[in-house]
Formats: sequence, C-alpha cells, structure tokens
Amino acid sequence: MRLSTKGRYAVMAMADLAGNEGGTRPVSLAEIAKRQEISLSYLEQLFAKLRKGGLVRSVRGPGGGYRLSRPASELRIADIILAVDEPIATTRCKTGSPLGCTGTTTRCVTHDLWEELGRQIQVFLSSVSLADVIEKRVLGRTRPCEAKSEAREAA
Amino acid sequence: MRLSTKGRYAVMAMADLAGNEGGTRPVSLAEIAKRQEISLSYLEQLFAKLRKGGLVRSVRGPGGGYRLSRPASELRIADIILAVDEPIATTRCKTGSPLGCTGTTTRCVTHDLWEELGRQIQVFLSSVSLADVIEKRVLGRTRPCEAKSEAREAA
DNA sequence: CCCCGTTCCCAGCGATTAACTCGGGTATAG
DNA sequence: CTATACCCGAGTTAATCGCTGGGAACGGGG
Repeated sequence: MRLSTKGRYAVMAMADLAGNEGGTRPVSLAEIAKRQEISLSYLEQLFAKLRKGGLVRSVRGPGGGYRLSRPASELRIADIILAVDEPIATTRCKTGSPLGCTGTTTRCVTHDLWEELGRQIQVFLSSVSLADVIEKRVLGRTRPCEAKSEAREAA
Repeated sequence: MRLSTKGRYAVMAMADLAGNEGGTRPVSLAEIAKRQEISLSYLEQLFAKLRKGGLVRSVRGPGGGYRLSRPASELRIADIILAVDEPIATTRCKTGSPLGCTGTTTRCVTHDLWEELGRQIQVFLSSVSLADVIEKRVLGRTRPCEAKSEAREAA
C-alpha cells in the first residue's frame, strides 16, 4: 500500500463529500474544491478513479455531482487509497513472485519486514471507516494489550 | 515518518552490516554494495547520515569500513529510517503548529487520521530491532486481541 | 424541438522532487 | 609513497504531482 499526498487528497475529498451530503442533491466537485482548497482539475482526476473503483456514483448535467455509493460507515479508508494510488512494490523482488528471493544470500532479509509493515498499515486503514473520520473516532485505537514501555530513547 | 526507497536501502545495508560483522575487522561499503546491489556512491551518502545519527562508527584507511555502534538487538528499524529520511508533514496544516487547523471548517477532519497512522507505523518499526530482522523474527507480530473478522469484500 | 449553461470526462503538459551518479579530497596501513 | 577506503559537494536523470484545455452528456428555457 502506497502512502502519498494523492491518497490523502482523496480521503479529504471523500470526507468532505460524506460530511456535506444532504441526500437531496449530489455534491459538485466545485464545492469540494473550494472547501478543501484542491484544484478542480485534480479532483476530477481523483474522482475518475474513485468512480471506477465503485466508491462513488456520478450524476451529470446541471445540479449534478457525486454521491457516495454506500453509507459512509461502510466505506473504509483503505479502499479509498487503494482506488487512487497504484500499489507499489516495497521489495526489490521480481514483480509478482515473492518466491524469487528466498534462501539465496542476504538479498532479501528485509522482505518479511516490509511485507509485515504493509500488512499493519492495511489492517489499520481497513479498521477505519469514512464515518469514523468525520465523527473524529480515530484516536485511541492503539491496542492496549501490547502497551509495553517501548519508550527508550535513541539520542 | 516517511517511507521511501531511501529508507529501505538503509535498512537493507544495515541488515547486511549486522549480518556480516565478524567482530575482527570493519565491513567496507564496497562489500555491502556488491552483496546488496546498491551503488557505492549512494551507500556513502546513506552511511554519512547513519554516522551522524550515531548508528554506525567508521574506520578509515585500508582495511577500514563501518561497524555498528551498538549490538544489533539494540538498534531499532525506526531509528534507521529516521536517520536517513527527513520527516515529512502528513497534513496540510502549517508547519510546526498543529493547532492552526482545529475547529474552523471541514478543513482538517483527516488530521487525526494521519497522525494516528503515523503513530501506528512508528510503534511497529520501533518494536523491531535489527537483530529481529536478520533472525527473521518479524512475522506474526499482529496482536491477536484485535483479530476481529474485518474481511468483508469491497468488490 | 433547439439552444445553452452546468458538470462530468479525458488526454496531455510543465514544474517540483526524489533517486542516483560523478568528481574530487582526506586519513591511514603497509 | 602508494593503495585503500572513507568523506563531501554538486550535477543529472527519471518519476510523480498537480494543472491546463478541450470534449461529451445532461437538464432547463425558448
């Protein structure tokens, strides 16, 4: 899972859309662009991908705009980022086959590390829905069961 | 915390160093460059930062090279990445003061989200030492207490 | 039915940034 | 003295971000 500003913009825009959807009429990109201070053209680019990903539905013509395809509580942040940001290879192993780097030399000792990190990020972002974000129910999700005092200093 | 290829290369190189340190003589960058297939010049750039960060010690002259400044079990992955990759701002809020974006509009609803994500990554990478990586003790660190079935499909 | 504005839609472009290289310099062992 | 290996700064290439401009569908007024 890749983490870039593009994904962040997409989440911002989706949060704006979820927060301003009255149910009566769609929300135009122009509104979102003004509120979130993102260029309209860039938003269009992002929403094209979000539409292909099935996260939003578009309504054309005057009074048109975008709607969420599902309730905000069922849209996960991970889905949004996955829709706009192509996944990136976190290891140097050949594309597709993670088998090409096992057991030879010290080549890919870090393979498992990055894979596990990616999994951690995925789990976290999948556990947060769009509704959670606009309700500010994000903080305090650190699981207390691993709350060892890992707070030694590096200096 | 920023996640780029630079940080990954640094961790690869440090893992190589930790795995090939016999204790008798330092490890030269030329060796690491050959084993890890990273260009020598780029490695020098990385190790300059690692040295400034106090993670390695250098020995000049023939037979010289680098040593870990501490046992591999006391060097955390987070420290390595922090040493080579400048931290990046994950929100649009003005630099330094995260107070500039509270309560106005929908402006920074995502602020808490990115901050919490960064904290999650930090916690994970701080929980893994260089020794863990070369001993392959990385997988299976997902805390089982949050193992709800979050596996609904997005389609 | 026809015109017209709104809004989504799509392809390509410029500028910023990261990734990486190149050329030198300095300390040290033999 | 010389070869090895660290040290340092500037320069080059490639990718990505974010923007510009024109085209296509749709609703409303005449």
